[in-house]
Amino acid sequence: MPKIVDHQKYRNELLSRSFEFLADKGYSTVTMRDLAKHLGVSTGTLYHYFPKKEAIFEELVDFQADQDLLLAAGLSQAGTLEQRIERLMKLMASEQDYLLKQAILWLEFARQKGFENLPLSAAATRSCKRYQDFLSQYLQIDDSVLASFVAVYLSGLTIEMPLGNIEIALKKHSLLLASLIRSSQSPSQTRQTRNKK
Amino acid sequence: MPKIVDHQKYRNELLSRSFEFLADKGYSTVTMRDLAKHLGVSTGTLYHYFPKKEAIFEELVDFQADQDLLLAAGLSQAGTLEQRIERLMKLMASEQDYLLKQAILWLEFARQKGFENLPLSAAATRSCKRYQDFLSQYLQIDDSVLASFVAVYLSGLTIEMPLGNIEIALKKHSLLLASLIRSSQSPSQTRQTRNKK
Amino acid sequence: MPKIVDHQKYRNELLSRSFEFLADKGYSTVTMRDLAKHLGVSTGTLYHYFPKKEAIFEELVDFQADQDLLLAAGLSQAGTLEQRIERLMKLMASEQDYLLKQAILWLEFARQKGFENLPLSAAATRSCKRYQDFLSQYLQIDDSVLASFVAVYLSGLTIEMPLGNIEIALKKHSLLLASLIRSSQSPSQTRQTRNKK
Amino acid sequence: MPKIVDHQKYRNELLSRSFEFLADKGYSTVTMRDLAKHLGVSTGTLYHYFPKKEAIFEELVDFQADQDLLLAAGLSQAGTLEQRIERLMKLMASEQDYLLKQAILWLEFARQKGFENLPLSAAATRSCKRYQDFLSQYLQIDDSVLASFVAVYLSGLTIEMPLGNIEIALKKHSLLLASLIRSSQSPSQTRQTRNKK
DNA sequence: AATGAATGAGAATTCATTCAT
DNA sequence: AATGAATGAATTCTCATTCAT
Repeated sequence: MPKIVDHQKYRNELLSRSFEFLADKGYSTVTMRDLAKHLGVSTGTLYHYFPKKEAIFEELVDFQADQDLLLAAGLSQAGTLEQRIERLMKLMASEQDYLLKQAILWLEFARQKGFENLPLSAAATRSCKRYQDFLSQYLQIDDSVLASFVAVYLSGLTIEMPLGNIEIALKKHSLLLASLIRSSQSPSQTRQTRNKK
Repeated sequence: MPKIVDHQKYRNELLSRSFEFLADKGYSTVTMRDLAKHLGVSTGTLYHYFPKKEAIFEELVDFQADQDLLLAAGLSQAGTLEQRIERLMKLMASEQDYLLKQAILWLEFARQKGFENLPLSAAATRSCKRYQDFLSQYLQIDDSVLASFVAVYLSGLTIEMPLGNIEIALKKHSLLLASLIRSSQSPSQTRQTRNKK
Repeated sequence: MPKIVDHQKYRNELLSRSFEFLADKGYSTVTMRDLAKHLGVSTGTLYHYFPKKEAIFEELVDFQADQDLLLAAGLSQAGTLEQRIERLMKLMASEQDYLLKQAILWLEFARQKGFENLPLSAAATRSCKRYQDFLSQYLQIDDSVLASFVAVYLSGLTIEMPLGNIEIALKKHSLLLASLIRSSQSPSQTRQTRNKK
Repeated sequence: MPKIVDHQKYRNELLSRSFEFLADKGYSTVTMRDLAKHLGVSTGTLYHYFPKKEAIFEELVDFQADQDLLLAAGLSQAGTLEQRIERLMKLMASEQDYLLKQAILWLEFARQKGFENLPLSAAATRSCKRYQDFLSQYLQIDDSVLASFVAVYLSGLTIEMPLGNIEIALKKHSLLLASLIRSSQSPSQTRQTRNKK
């Protein structure tokens, strides 16, 4: 293995490759030996880059928020509100396993940290903010209450889709959500939006 | 009467007392020694009733569904839709820590079983059904799509309330949800429903 | 291995058998695995009785003080002061390896605890007191300064004898020490002591 | 001039700067990484100059003897025997932490080498000799038994002062020691010695 | 000569589970 | 049925040492 290494770069690479593995198997299930083997390095090397198992975990939480937004950023802005909502939901559906694992990783982290110390990290809070900002902008919601409602619904979707205990008709749900947003926007603004189209 | 009855009885008692403890601390965090101490028995005795740690876990998942519905059953049916929704949300808010822990226990279980084998158990599926039935009846929703939408939203609420990353105005959310339900019930049907009472 | 065990008794037995081993090899050199193997138990069992390696160490320090006094208690009170001193020194000479190891164990402990937190334990302080009391009584010294002087000298002897860098003529040293004690006792008292014989 | 000179020079500088650090923290406590960081070099460089951790240790033991004598050499020869003894003890008291750490370093070394192979090194033996010579000269003791007695006492002082388990009245101890020396020098010899000067 | 990334054996400690009593 | 002592593999983390650059 080469000695000329950009420490940060390699660190990020390890992180990125850890993410998939940890999200897949679960933080507490994966041992540092497992992870090292998966990454193709020795445990010593792993610890050279991350002083504690927890350190990987913490950085992962930040890392995954970026991943999410990258995914979301790929969504086309075109079409009606209904179409954009459906597009978003379909993306979530196609990534449902990934998203659930991510959510669980998040919850495992929260548990480990102790729920008393919420919020977990500045980065986590920031990520959530960014996520909500994306939503508001993508769905053109300026009412914060409405935005938070949608966020809560999507959060539920992340959990319930893969577990499969609730039968979810994505298209119909997206129509419901759209109608809620439409009717809740202040009339004047709604009119403007409509006029634009 | 044979001793088997006592055996089952004691087993159930241990189970019931394990539930709170495990939900509180987390399945993987609690050691069998911890649990035994909490129950006031020896590890040997614990193993006498439950051959494996996993066995306790599995039975617990079924057990907790019952607990949930017991909680919900205590809600008064009186008042407007808005009031009933708010009442439900307030109950969830007051139990938010408990509910999150329960959700995590559930997810820990799902992870351990492997997400491929979903649904986890007949009992779990049945519980979810019962939960949705309760919702439909309590909120007088006859449209299954609407019911599932509400269920997804409440699922999200369970997660997001205690984590605190989204600022949730319970009252306003309940109004939003109520208006959605109101406007989605087909006018004729809504009228009929109202007239019937 | 039997299950009817007096926990404290067995604990003490393990402790006593650990002492020799640890004093011999050195606290930091001996691993818990080594120690467990030496004691003929599993590491799990060792930890069943002692929650941390440090716990063994701490109790050992107390344990060894008792051992010392047991040794000293065997000394005959007969004879002149010179004879008693020589007898004491000879005992120390015959046990010199043991005493050095013990001293090192002590110092290792002090180092580990950090020298800032001296004295290390109530038990340690008590042991030193008992040791000095024994000296005062055995050599009939009532002056505390004189007693502490003798104690310091003997402490040096413990270190220097086995290291062998200083050539020590035990008999001559004991005469020196005796003459010092004799001439330092207050005249009246000295006379009494002499008259008694 | 060949590079070998620079190599040796740098090596000695590293050694001298290691001394304080190791004596302070303890040989076994300090890792090579710690030491390298303290010295401001990489571990690779450290290993370039010292093939093994033990190598540093061995050379250090010799190094510290020189340090000690340097300290002692600074003492004024003026005054009575009592004054000189007290001066020496006060110096030891002011350096007690340093001296204890040094002693422990020594003992750690002895332990590691195995007590069977005593004396540890020619250099160590030589240092002790020099130390005793200094004592004899400084306190004007020509009797070797008396000198070794004083050496043993001071050795004990090194240990017991910082541990603080024995209450040591330095001034009174120095008077005791002086009176012992005075009375042990044969009268005629003592007179002669005085006259000579 | 100098660097610091890489190694992997080994340390302390934990814990589900077994089993003699 | 009940106990809790005993087990040992597995876990996280450390550290002297090597080696490619």
